[in-house]
Amino acid sequence: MRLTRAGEYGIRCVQHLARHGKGTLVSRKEIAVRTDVPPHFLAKIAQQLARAGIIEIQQGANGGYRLLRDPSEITLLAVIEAIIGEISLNDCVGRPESCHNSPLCTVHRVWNKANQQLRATLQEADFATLAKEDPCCLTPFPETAGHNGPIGKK
Amino acid sequence: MRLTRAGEYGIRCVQHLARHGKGTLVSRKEIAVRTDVPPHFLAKIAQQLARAGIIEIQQGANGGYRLLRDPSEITLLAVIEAIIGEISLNDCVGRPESCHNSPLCTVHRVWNKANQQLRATLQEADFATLAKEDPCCLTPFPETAGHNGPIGKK
DNA sequence: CGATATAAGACTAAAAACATCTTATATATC
DNA sequence: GATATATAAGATGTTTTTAGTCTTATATCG
Repeated sequence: MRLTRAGEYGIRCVQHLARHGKGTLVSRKEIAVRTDVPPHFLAKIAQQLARAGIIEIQQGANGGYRLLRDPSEITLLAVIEAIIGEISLNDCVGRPESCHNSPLCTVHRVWNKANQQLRATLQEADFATLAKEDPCCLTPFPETAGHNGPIGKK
Repeated sequence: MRLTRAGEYGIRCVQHLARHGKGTLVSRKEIAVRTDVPPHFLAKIAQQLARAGIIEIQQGANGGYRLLRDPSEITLLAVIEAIIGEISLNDCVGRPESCHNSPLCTVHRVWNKANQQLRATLQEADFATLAKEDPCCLTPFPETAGHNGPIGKK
């Protein structure tokens, strides 16, 4: 009952892009290095984010990823569900024979409530707010302070 | 991000015992058959429930399990966490270097909120209430209607 | 065109979940 | 007390999911 690594990586990726703002192209390599995600794994995650309409992928030399929406319009829920699918805490709790197709089952109802709450909480959190309030992730970037990071590299 | 089978089985087990009431001895076999749980798997789950003080195990011939507490005092949360450990939706979301030990991270805070909500919701649900409200799991038992079920068997 | 970057999905490895099996121990009944 | 029966406890095996890598293809810049 935990978020998968892929889900966490997706959040890191969008978080990083959000700091650059909507529309800014950031190389996969930079994101991978800065967020500590295996590059090839990031590629797969990025494809899912792209399919969900959250980012756009630019191929070719000097390619990379860019946010399609403003960080304020991207929620934690959207990012997570783009990657792991719709959150579902329980398949069906209760005896299959009696409850499998019955949303009337009380245990089932508790899970549904919990599930809705969880999704609501994650939907309330957008990346603009997350970045604004966050005291621990606001390290400045190389390009604002000169150019010596892994971006140019050569 | 789903409840494990073991967790679900634990709920079924307690649910079944709850219908018999606190203190009533029910054989593992009956529970396994009636809740559609593999007997050996149930044994393992029962041991965890016993360690958590929810049920008591009686060994030997005509042994079985019995509830130690009144169903009204047993919550979904207690049963689930007895089996899968304390619910933790995220280990730590955010970059490990910057946020791993920082509960200040906003993303982290969202997860903590979601986690608390989830646990609270599951804690509100006790098995007496669950059974009372439940229209789909209230089939009568053999021993109230005579004796022909798998209990005696011979 | 060639260098470089990502696309897409096949493939592998590791971990977790799920389930069973074996040996030991406890208890009721005879 | 011996025997049959039921669970204890954990070793073992299987399957599924997660995590990560690799390869071939494609797109873009210079």
